[in-house]
Amino acid sequence: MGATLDDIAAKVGVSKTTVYRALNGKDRISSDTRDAILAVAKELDYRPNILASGLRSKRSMAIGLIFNDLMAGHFYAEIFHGIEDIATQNNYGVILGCTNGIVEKEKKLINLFIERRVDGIIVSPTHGVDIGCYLRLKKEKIPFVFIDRRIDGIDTDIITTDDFMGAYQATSHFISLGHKKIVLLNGPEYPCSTIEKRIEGYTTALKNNGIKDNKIISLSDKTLDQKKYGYMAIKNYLASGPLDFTAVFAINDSLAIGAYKALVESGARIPEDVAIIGYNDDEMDQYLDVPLTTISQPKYEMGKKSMELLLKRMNDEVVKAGDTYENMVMKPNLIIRKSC
Amino acid sequence: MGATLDDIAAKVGVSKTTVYRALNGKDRISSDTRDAILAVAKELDYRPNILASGLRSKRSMAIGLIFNDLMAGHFYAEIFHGIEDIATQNNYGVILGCTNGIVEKEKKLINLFIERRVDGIIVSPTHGVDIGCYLRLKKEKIPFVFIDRRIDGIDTDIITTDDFMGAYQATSHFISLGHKKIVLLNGPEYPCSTIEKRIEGYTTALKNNGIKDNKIISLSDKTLDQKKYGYMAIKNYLASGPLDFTAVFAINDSLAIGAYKALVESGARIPEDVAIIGYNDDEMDQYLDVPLTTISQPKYEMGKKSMELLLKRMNDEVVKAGDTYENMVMKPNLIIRKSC
DNA sequence: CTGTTAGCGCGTTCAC
DNA sequence: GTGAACGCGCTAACAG
Repeated sequence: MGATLDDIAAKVGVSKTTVYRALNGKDRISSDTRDAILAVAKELDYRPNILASGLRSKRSMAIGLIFNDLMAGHFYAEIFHGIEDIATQNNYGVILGCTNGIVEKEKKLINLFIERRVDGIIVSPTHGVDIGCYLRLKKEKIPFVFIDRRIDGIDTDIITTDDFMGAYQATSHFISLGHKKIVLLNGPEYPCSTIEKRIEGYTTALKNNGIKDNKIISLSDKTLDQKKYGYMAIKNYLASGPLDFTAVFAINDSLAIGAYKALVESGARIPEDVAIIGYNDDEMDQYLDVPLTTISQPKYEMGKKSMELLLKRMNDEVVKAGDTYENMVMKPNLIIRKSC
Repeated sequence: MGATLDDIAAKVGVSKTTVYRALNGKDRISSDTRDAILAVAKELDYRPNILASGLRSKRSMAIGLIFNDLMAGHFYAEIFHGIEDIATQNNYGVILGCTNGIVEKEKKLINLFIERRVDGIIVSPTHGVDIGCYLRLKKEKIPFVFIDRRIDGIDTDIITTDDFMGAYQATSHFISLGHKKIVLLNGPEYPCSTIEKRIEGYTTALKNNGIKDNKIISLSDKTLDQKKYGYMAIKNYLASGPLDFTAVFAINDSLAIGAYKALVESGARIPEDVAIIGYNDDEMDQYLDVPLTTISQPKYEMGKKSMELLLKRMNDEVVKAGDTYENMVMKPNLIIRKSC
């Protein structure tokens, strides 16, 4: 175990408090004793024990982070980097857990975080989770921010992107190119607040342009990964009927990539026979043979902002009665490439 | 703040010790008082304070995890899931930090982990890092395991895959198909133990088959992401001379994907004019127009094993003098697809 | 400028 | 069966 304040105090021949003051840059201390203390601290490789300090000061200097998973494109990975950079700069540790969409796991993680007395939590919540978890956090006065996704019935800071607008842009772009048979390809994670908004954006854009045909393609098997899900969904669809659409709006790039493969295998040319737009602007998109048109969001920025916001809350800028939570909605961006 | 043992004790009218015993399943307690205590604990939503318990018991129930980054394919993401699943099952928290190959960041993270009194560390170390960090961990008796990468001069548990063999297999496969002009495409992260072994496997396979031509393509600009690096490296190479190779062995899939794009743009057909093999078996590989032949490793398993090993070490199966550390080398696997 | 004292919440020892 | 008392290492209030 590392050296303690007491060890240093004994060696220098002063009290623990004096050592504490020297090490934490407090004033009311002579530079002589301070220098002596710092020298000994260095000699002993002293590192403060954050557990002990946290116990006393009620700040664990750690936050909890909950994602669905890290495997569908690099969406969460990039958000993570935004969060971690800011956290590390501020000497916070980031405890990361992934739910894979399993609500019990989300609950377990929240409970672990409470036991760990994290100072705050950033979470992309799962639909259907017991909102008791989040009420509990409120009771404990542990601030938390929802990122990318949200759930109903919980009032807190939220950072999302405008999914309605993104989907609206994508669909409108199809329409402006003359498409009339546009299907939406949904993924295994539905229901989910983000996806709902995208579906809304899609249907609204169609309606506003007087297009009545709308269709959502999906699959009942929720166990597949996104790419395989997209692939199988299209495969199944084409197996049970003719190709009766000219455009696919996939609610994420992984699905789009799976769909692309299925379509190509069926003999369709992209974008001549079927145009495709995805969502998320994965790094990968530009390296496909037919680079993927997609909707991008400021992922790193979202992570950064969420951590900065959480830092504010943890530093006692608590939301008082009557005050209001932040609800940041970042703007998405249509990136036109070759698939559409 | 949550309820404490004292709160429960006061409410039930017993001592703190009794509450402790009831809650931790100790015997020497009547079932009546236990039931009463459990009821009140539930009523107060009691959660043990891990910080306090850790201070006392010297176990923080947290581990530190250090990766390079999460953005090059899903290699580390998948390892992470293996680690996190086991950690969460055992009520350990995983504090994740990424270095982006910056040695100072690695040092900073290690120091944060020490201050946090993590019970153990899993790390994919960066070449050139101050090995003082790791000697320090040894002094503090904090067990750590190297995963995927290793550095010289530090004796500890190590889990890697046989990179020599993987590269040897890939290169031999090229040779068995009649290739004689095989180049190796290196990435921005060199030097690095993993890559060195792959280079060795490559050169050895050539040598053993009597092929003298060997060439490593790389770029001085280390700031590019892997895909762009692979793309630019090939682009540059072709700009300054003719296409004088028939096969590219890329030391990871992201590089291979970048190289593929550059080659296609130059008019080469894959695999007729140039064959490609990558490394890592990213999920993405099978969705490329020319599905990528690659070397796979048991990524999730590596993460799982590393956490299980660390758990053993943390549970006092410490390596005594004369005893020896684990050095697990997992087997890679050649996955043949269309690019070769 | 420096020291004393008293916790934070839990875990352990020892006494009853 | 139960409880009193002390200590983990750090922080803070209060003295001097």
